[in-house]
Amino acid sequence: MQIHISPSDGVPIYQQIVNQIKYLVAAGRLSAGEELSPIRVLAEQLLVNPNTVARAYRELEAAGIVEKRRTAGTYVSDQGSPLARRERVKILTGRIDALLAEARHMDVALDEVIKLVQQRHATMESTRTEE
Amino acid sequence: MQIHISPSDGVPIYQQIVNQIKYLVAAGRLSAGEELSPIRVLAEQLLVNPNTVARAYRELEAAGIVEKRRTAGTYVSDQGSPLARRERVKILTGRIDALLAEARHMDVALDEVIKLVQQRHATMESTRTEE
DNA sequence: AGACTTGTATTAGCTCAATAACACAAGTCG
DNA sequence: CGACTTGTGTTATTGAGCTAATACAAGTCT
Repeated sequence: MQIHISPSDGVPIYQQIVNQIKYLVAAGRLSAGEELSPIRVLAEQLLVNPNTVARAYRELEAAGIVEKRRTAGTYVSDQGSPLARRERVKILTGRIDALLAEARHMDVALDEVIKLVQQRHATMESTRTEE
Repeated sequence: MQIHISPSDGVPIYQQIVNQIKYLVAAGRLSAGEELSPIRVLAEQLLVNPNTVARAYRELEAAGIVEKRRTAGTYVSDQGSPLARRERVKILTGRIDALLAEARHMDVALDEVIKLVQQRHATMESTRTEE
Protein backbone atom coordinates (compact mmCIF):
# COMPACT_ATOMS: atom_id res chain seq x y z
CA MET A 1 0.00 0.00 0.00
CA GLN A 2 1.66 3.17 -1.21
CA ILE A 3 1.53 5.91 1.39
CA HIS A 4 3.92 8.73 1.97
CA ILE A 5 4.02 11.06 4.93
CA SER A 6 5.85 14.31 5.50
CA PRO A 7 6.85 14.34 9.13
CA SER A 8 5.56 17.59 10.51
CA ASP A 9 4.43 19.62 7.59
CA GLY A 10 1.98 20.81 10.18
CA VAL A 11 -0.62 18.17 9.45
CA PRO A 12 -0.64 15.40 12.06
CA ILE A 13 0.69 12.09 10.81
CA TYR A 14 -2.48 10.19 11.62
CA GLN A 15 -4.42 12.75 9.62
CA GLN A 16 -2.13 12.38 6.63
CA ILE A 17 -2.71 8.65 6.70
CA VAL A 18 -6.46 9.15 6.90
CA ASN A 19 -6.44 11.54 3.98
CA GLN A 20 -4.35 9.33 1.78
CA ILE A 21 -6.36 6.23 2.42
CA LYS A 22 -9.57 8.12 1.79
CA TYR A 23 -8.03 9.24 -1.43
CA LEU A 24 -6.91 5.75 -2.42
CA VAL A 25 -10.42 4.49 -1.84
CA ALA A 26 -12.05 7.36 -3.68
CA ALA A 27 -9.69 6.85 -6.60
CA GLY A 28 -10.45 3.16 -6.74
CA ARG A 29 -6.91 2.07 -5.97
CA LEU A 30 -8.28 0.32 -2.93
CA SER A 31 -11.45 -1.61 -3.63
CA ALA A 32 -14.24 -2.69 -1.35
CA GLY A 33 -13.35 -5.81 0.58
CA GLU A 34 -9.64 -5.36 0.09
CA GLU A 35 -7.46 -5.69 3.14
CA LEU A 36 -5.33 -2.80 4.28
CA SER A 37 -1.83 -3.27 5.56
CA PRO A 38 -1.91 -4.37 9.20
CA ILE A 39 -1.25 -1.60 11.68
CA ARG A 40 2.25 -2.78 12.54
CA VAL A 41 3.30 -3.29 8.96
CA LEU A 42 2.25 0.16 7.86
CA ALA A 43 3.77 1.63 11.00
CA GLU A 44 7.13 0.09 10.23
CA GLN A 45 6.92 1.17 6.62
CA LEU A 46 6.25 4.76 7.64
CA LEU A 47 8.63 4.69 10.59
CA VAL A 48 5.98 5.75 13.05
CA ASN A 49 4.47 4.21 16.14
CA PRO A 50 1.77 1.60 15.62
CA ASN A 51 -0.55 3.67 17.79
CA THR A 52 -0.43 6.45 15.25
CA VAL A 53 -1.59 4.13 12.49
CA ALA A 54 -4.15 2.63 14.85
CA ARG A 55 -5.59 6.05 15.40
CA ALA A 56 -5.83 6.66 11.68
CA TYR A 57 -7.63 3.35 11.20
CA ARG A 58 -9.98 4.20 14.04
CA GLU A 59 -10.92 7.47 12.36
CA LEU A 60 -11.40 5.72 9.07
CA GLU A 61 -13.71 3.25 10.73
CA ALA A 62 -15.69 6.05 12.36
CA ALA A 63 -15.93 7.65 8.94
CA GLY A 64 -17.29 4.42 7.55
CA ILE A 65 -14.42 3.98 5.10
CA VAL A 66 -13.12 0.74 6.56
CA GLU A 67 -14.24 -2.09 8.79
CA LYS A 68 -12.12 -3.79 11.37
CA ARG A 69 -12.41 -7.50 12.09
CA ARG A 70 -10.57 -7.48 15.37
CA THR A 71 -8.02 -10.19 14.92
CA ALA A 72 -8.37 -10.68 11.20
CA GLY A 73 -7.39 -7.31 9.84
CA THR A 74 -8.87 -4.12 8.44
CA TYR A 75 -10.87 -4.07 5.22
CA VAL A 76 -12.32 -1.46 2.92
CA SER A 77 -16.05 -1.09 3.52
CA ASP A 78 -18.63 -1.92 0.95
CA GLN A 79 -19.14 1.81 0.56
CA GLY A 80 -22.80 0.92 0.30
CA SER A 81 -23.41 2.28 3.74
CA PRO A 82 -20.19 4.02 4.51
CA LEU A 83 -22.08 6.54 6.48
CA ALA A 84 -25.75 7.25 6.36
CA ARG A 85 -26.34 9.79 3.67
CA ARG A 86 -28.04 11.98 6.22
CA GLU A 87 -24.87 12.03 8.28
CA ARG A 88 -22.69 12.99 5.38
CA VAL A 89 -24.99 15.83 4.46
CA LYS A 90 -24.94 17.00 8.03
CA ILE A 91 -21.18 17.20 8.06
CA LEU A 92 -21.10 19.05 4.77
CA THR A 93 -23.73 21.45 6.01
CA GLY A 94 -21.47 22.44 8.87
CA ARG A 95 -18.64 23.17 6.44
CA ILE A 96 -20.94 25.16 4.23
CA ASP A 97 -22.23 27.27 7.10
CA ALA A 98 -18.68 28.20 8.01
CA LEU A 99 -17.94 29.04 4.41
CA LEU A 100 -20.99 31.26 4.04
CA ALA A 101 -20.28 33.05 7.31
CA GLU A 102 -16.81 33.84 6.11
CA ALA A 103 -18.05 34.96 2.73
CA ARG A 104 -20.44 37.33 4.43
CA HIS A 105 -17.73 38.79 6.60
CA MET A 106 -15.72 39.38 3.47
CA ASP A 107 -18.66 40.91 1.74
CA VAL A 108 -18.64 38.37 -1.06
CA ALA A 109 -22.10 37.70 -2.45
CA LEU A 110 -23.79 34.33 -2.72
CA ASP A 111 -23.66 34.42 -6.49
CA GLU A 112 -19.93 34.79 -6.34
CA VAL A 113 -19.60 31.89 -3.96
CA ILE A 114 -21.62 29.62 -6.18
CA LYS A 115 -19.70 30.74 -9.21
CA LEU A 116 -16.47 29.91 -7.43
CA VAL A 117 -17.77 26.52 -6.42
CA GLN A 118 -18.64 25.61 -9.98
CA GLN A 119 -15.38 26.98 -11.29
CA ARG A 120 -13.21 25.11 -8.81
CA HIS A 121 -15.19 21.96 -9.36
CA ALA A 122 -14.57 22.17 -13.06
CA THR A 123 -10.87 22.67 -12.45
CA MET A 124 -10.67 19.68 -10.16
CA GLU A 125 -12.52 17.47 -12.59
CA SER A 126 -10.30 18.36 -15.51
CA THR A 127 -7.06 17.77 -13.64
CA ARG A 128 -8.45 14.54 -12.29
CA THR A 129 -8.40 12.89 -15.69
CA GLU A 130 -4.65 13.32 -15.90
CA GLU A 131 -4.07 10.77 -13.19
CA MET B 1 -19.88 47.41 23.20
CA GLN B 2 -21.97 44.27 23.55
CA ILE B 3 -19.86 41.17 23.39
CA HIS B 4 -20.42 37.82 25.00
CA ILE B 5 -17.98 34.98 25.27
CA SER B 6 -18.43 31.37 26.25
CA PRO B 7 -15.31 30.35 28.12
CA SER B 8 -14.07 27.30 26.33
CA ASP B 9 -16.78 26.17 24.03
CA GLY B 10 -13.78 24.99 22.10
CA VAL B 11 -13.27 28.23 20.25
CA PRO B 12 -10.45 30.34 21.67
CA ILE B 13 -11.57 33.48 23.46
CA TYR B 14 -9.56 35.80 21.24
CA GLN B 15 -11.20 34.19 18.24
CA GLN B 16 -14.66 34.67 19.67
CA ILE B 17 -13.90 38.34 20.13
CA VAL B 18 -12.63 38.63 16.59
CA ASN B 19 -15.70 36.93 15.20
CA GLN B 20 -18.14 39.04 17.13
CA ILE B 21 -16.51 42.32 16.26
CA LYS B 22 -16.35 41.30 12.63
CA TYR B 23 -20.02 40.56 12.88
CA LEU B 24 -20.83 43.87 14.59
CA VAL B 25 -19.04 45.71 11.82
CA ALA B 26 -20.65 43.65 9.08
CA ALA B 27 -24.06 44.24 10.63
CA GLY B 28 -23.47 47.95 10.85
CA ARG B 29 -23.65 48.12 14.62
CA LEU B 30 -20.16 49.46 14.63
CA SER B 31 -19.58 52.13 12.03
CA ALA B 32 -16.41 53.29 10.35
CA GLY B 33 -14.47 55.69 12.50
CA GLU B 34 -16.13 54.58 15.69
CA GLU B 35 -13.88 53.81 18.63
CA LEU B 36 -13.84 50.34 20.13
CA SER B 37 -13.63 49.78 23.86
CA PRO B 38 -10.04 50.07 25.03
CA ILE B 39 -8.29 46.79 25.56
CA ARG B 40 -8.37 46.98 29.34
CA VAL B 41 -12.00 47.99 29.51
CA LEU B 42 -13.19 45.15 27.32
CA ALA B 43 -10.90 42.76 29.18
CA GLU B 44 -12.46 43.67 32.49
CA GLN B 45 -15.95 43.44 31.07
CA LEU B 46 -15.29 39.95 29.73
CA LEU B 47 -13.23 38.88 32.74
CA VAL B 48 -10.24 37.93 30.64
CA ASN B 49 -6.66 39.06 30.49
CA PRO B 50 -5.94 42.26 28.53
CA ASN B 51 -3.46 40.32 26.43
CA THR B 52 -6.26 38.18 25.11
CA VAL B 53 -8.19 41.21 23.92
CA ALA B 54 -4.98 42.71 22.56
CA ARG B 55 -4.49 39.63 20.47
CA ALA B 56 -8.00 39.88 19.09
CA TYR B 57 -7.45 43.52 18.18
CA ARG B 58 -4.18 42.62 16.53
CA GLU B 59 -5.90 40.05 14.35
CA LEU B 60 -8.62 42.52 13.49
CA GLU B 61 -6.02 45.03 12.44
CA ALA B 62 -4.25 42.45 10.31
CA ALA B 63 -7.62 41.68 8.72
CA GLY B 64 -8.10 45.36 7.96
CA ILE B 65 -11.20 45.66 10.10
CA VAL B 66 -9.80 48.17 12.57
CA GLU B 67 -6.97 50.65 12.86
CA LYS B 68 -4.97 51.30 15.97
CA ARG B 69 -3.68 54.74 16.90
CA ARG B 70 -1.15 53.63 19.41
CA THR B 71 -1.98 55.76 22.42
CA ALA B 72 -5.32 57.08 21.28
CA GLY B 73 -7.38 53.94 20.92
CA THR B 74 -8.68 51.52 18.32
CA TYR B 75 -11.09 52.55 15.60
CA VAL B 76 -13.18 50.85 12.95
CA SER B 77 -11.49 51.16 9.55
CA ASP B 78 -13.03 52.94 6.64
CA GLN B 79 -13.60 49.51 5.13
CA GLY B 80 -12.47 51.09 1.89
CA SER B 81 -9.69 48.59 1.43
CA PRO B 82 -10.24 46.01 4.13
CA LEU B 83 -8.56 43.44 2.02
CA ALA B 84 -8.04 43.50 -1.68
CA ARG B 85 -10.90 41.72 -3.33
CA ARG B 86 -8.48 39.42 -5.04
CA GLU B 87 -7.11 38.36 -1.67
CA ARG B 88 -10.53 37.64 -0.26
CA VAL B 89 -11.46 35.52 -3.22
CA LYS B 90 -8.20 33.64 -2.87
CA ILE B 91 -8.97 32.78 0.72
CA LEU B 92 -12.48 31.67 -0.12
CA THR B 93 -11.19 29.56 -2.97
CA GLY B 94 -9.06 27.61 -0.54
CA ARG B 95 -12.06 26.92 1.64
CA ILE B 96 -14.10 25.87 -1.34
CA ASP B 97 -11.46 23.47 -2.57
CA ALA B 98 -11.44 21.75 0.81
CA LEU B 99 -15.21 21.57 0.77
CA LEU B 100 -15.35 20.05 -2.69
CA ALA B 101 -12.67 17.53 -1.86
CA GLU B 102 -14.64 16.41 1.13
CA ALA B 103 -17.86 16.25 -0.85
CA ARG B 104 -16.14 14.03 -3.38
CA HIS B 105 -14.86 11.71 -0.70
CA MET B 106 -18.38 11.47 0.59
CA ASP B 107 -19.74 10.87 -2.83
CA VAL B 108 -22.00 13.89 -2.74
CA ALA B 109 -22.53 15.43 -6.15
CA LEU B 110 -21.85 19.03 -7.12
CA ASP B 111 -25.54 19.71 -7.62
CA GLU B 112 -26.18 18.64 -4.07
CA VAL B 113 -23.46 20.88 -2.75
CA ILE B 114 -24.79 23.90 -4.57
CA LYS B 115 -28.29 23.12 -3.44
CA LEU B 116 -27.08 22.98 0.13
CA VAL B 117 -25.23 26.24 -0.24
CA GLN B 118 -28.34 28.03 -1.45
CA GLN B 119 -30.48 26.41 1.17
CA ARG B 120 -28.20 27.31 4.06
CA HIS B 121 -27.78 30.80 2.74
CA ALA B 122 -31.52 31.28 2.71
CA THR B 123 -31.76 30.00 6.25
CA MET B 124 -29.07 32.34 7.47
CA GLU B 125 -30.64 35.33 5.80
CA SER B 126 -34.05 34.70 7.24
CA THR B 127 -32.86 34.25 10.80
CA ARG B 128 -30.75 37.35 10.45
CA THR B 129 -33.76 39.63 10.26
CA GLU B 130 -35.08 38.40 13.59
CA GLU B 131 -32.26 39.99 15.50
C1' DA C 1 -3.65 -27.19 20.95
C1' DG C 2 -0.40 -23.45 20.31
C1' DA C 3 2.38 -20.10 17.96
C1' DC C 4 1.35 -16.16 15.46
C1' DT C 5 -0.85 -12.11 13.99
C1' DT C 6 -4.51 -9.06 14.58
C1' DG C 7 -6.46 -4.85 16.88
C1' DT C 8 -6.94 -2.65 21.87
C1' DA C 9 -5.84 -0.21 26.10
C1' DT C 10 -3.06 2.35 29.32
C1' DT C 11 0.36 5.42 30.43
C1' DA C 12 3.90 8.89 29.65
C1' DG C 13 6.43 12.58 27.38
C1' DC C 14 6.60 16.24 24.21
C1' DT C 15 5.10 20.19 21.71
C1' DC C 16 2.47 24.10 20.88
C1' DA C 17 -1.40 27.23 21.17
C1' DA C 18 -3.99 30.01 24.45
C1' DT C 19 -4.03 32.73 28.34
C1' DA C 20 -2.20 35.32 32.03
C1' DA C 21 1.05 38.36 34.88
C1' DC C 22 3.63 42.15 34.70
C1' DA C 23 6.70 45.72 33.12
C1' DC C 24 7.27 49.11 29.25
C1' DA C 25 6.65 53.08 25.75
C1' DA C 26 4.40 56.80 24.21
C1' DG C 27 0.72 60.10 22.98
C1' DT C 28 -3.25 62.72 25.15
C1' DC C 29 -5.30 66.25 27.54
C1' DG C 30 -6.27 68.69 31.67
C1' DC D 1 4.30 69.99 32.35
C1' DG D 2 2.65 65.67 34.22
C1' DA D 3 -0.73 62.30 35.50
C1' DC D 4 -3.38 59.29 32.89
C1' DT D 5 -4.69 56.21 29.41
C1' DT D 6 -3.48 53.97 25.30
C1' DG D 7 -1.34 49.93 22.96
C1' DT D 8 3.25 46.89 23.11
C1' DG D 9 6.52 43.45 24.55
C1' DT D 10 8.41 39.65 27.42
C1' DT D 11 7.97 35.77 30.00
C1' DA D 12 5.50 32.00 32.45
C1' DT D 13 1.74 28.76 33.10
C1' DT D 14 -1.61 25.85 31.70
C1' DG D 15 -4.06 22.61 28.90
C1' DA D 16 -4.96 19.93 24.86
C1' DG D 17 -3.50 17.18 21.15
C1' DC D 18 -0.02 14.08 19.01
C1' DT D 19 3.10 10.47 19.31
C1' DA D 20 5.45 6.78 21.55
C1' DA D 21 6.45 2.71 24.74
C1' DT D 22 4.70 -1.24 26.32
C1' DA D 23 1.57 -4.66 27.86
C1' DC D 24 -2.95 -6.93 26.77
C1' DA D 25 -6.89 -9.65 24.51
C1' DA D 26 -8.50 -12.46 21.21
C1' DG D 27 -9.26 -14.83 16.78
C1' DT D 28 -6.60 -17.39 13.04
C1' DC D 29 -4.38 -21.12 10.95
C1' DT D 30 -1.52 -25.00 10.64
